[in-house]
Amino acid sequence: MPFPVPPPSHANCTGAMRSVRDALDLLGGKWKLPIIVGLSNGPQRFKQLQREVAGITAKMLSKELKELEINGLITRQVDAATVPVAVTYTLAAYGNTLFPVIEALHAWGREHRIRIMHSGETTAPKASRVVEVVA
Amino acid sequence: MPFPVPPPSHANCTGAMRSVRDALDLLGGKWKLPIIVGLSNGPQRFKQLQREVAGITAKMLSKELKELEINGLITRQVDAATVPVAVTYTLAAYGNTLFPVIEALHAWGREHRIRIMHSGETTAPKASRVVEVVA
DNA sequence: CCGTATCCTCATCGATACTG
DNA sequence: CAGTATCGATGAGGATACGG
Repeated sequence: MPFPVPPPSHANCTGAMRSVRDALDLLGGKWKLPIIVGLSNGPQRFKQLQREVAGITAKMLSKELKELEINGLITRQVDAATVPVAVTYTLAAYGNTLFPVIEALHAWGREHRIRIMHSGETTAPKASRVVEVVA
Repeated sequence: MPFPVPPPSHANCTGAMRSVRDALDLLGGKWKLPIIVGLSNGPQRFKQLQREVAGITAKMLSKELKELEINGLITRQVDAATVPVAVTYTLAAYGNTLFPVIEALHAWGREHRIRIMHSGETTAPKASRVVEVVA
């Protein structure tokens, strides 16, 4: 039983895989990780964050922040006292529970890049788009 | 320094995040995981695999298998002796190195689902599309 | 059986302009 | 500053048909 598939019968892998898919969906996309990392350096205003996450548009930032907030990973505070209003985003404590996940992805990805680059030097399945080996 | 961001300066998060993005890209998409899980039950012929991974088209299966093979996660063997040819796909030993990653995603996703369902029962940010809470 | 070729739909993301 | 609205490009993924 190599992978987290509860019953010997492989019929309902769906159940076991839903959790993985959930996590993947939450971290997937182009901007979720950069935003989380950006906020891991401390609370940020909207515009600050946009500068930090280089290349993101206001539309995407707004949309992604909404999803992250709904999932409890970040917190949104509005200071209406100022003019114009100031909005601060903070990585919620719950956001730190992602650390092991990100660490696992990071560790594997790093090793994989090394492996792919080495196999490219020797002889291996031709890598047309292995994983975007840049340099 | 909460997350794997090497220098105190947050300027070049890109380097640290590339590995994560690589891993995410490799596991992302709709079919990668189901295929890997399917093959974790043992070697499979193309058609067998297509039946096991319910809903996938031949086109997608072919495409995904190619990517997985290029990245060394699976192996492709052709038995040209038979008519018609028989092709067998096997989860490579290297494929098992993904286990910790999948396990981390699985563990977090499971806890998150529980958390979201609970917060939905009490009072929390309205979840319009929290993470597709089905039931 | 093992795929590939074509065409199509739809979600994601970017660019730009605009409001409170 | 903190977003929203609108349009357009792009790519993932599906349906169907066909070839080796």
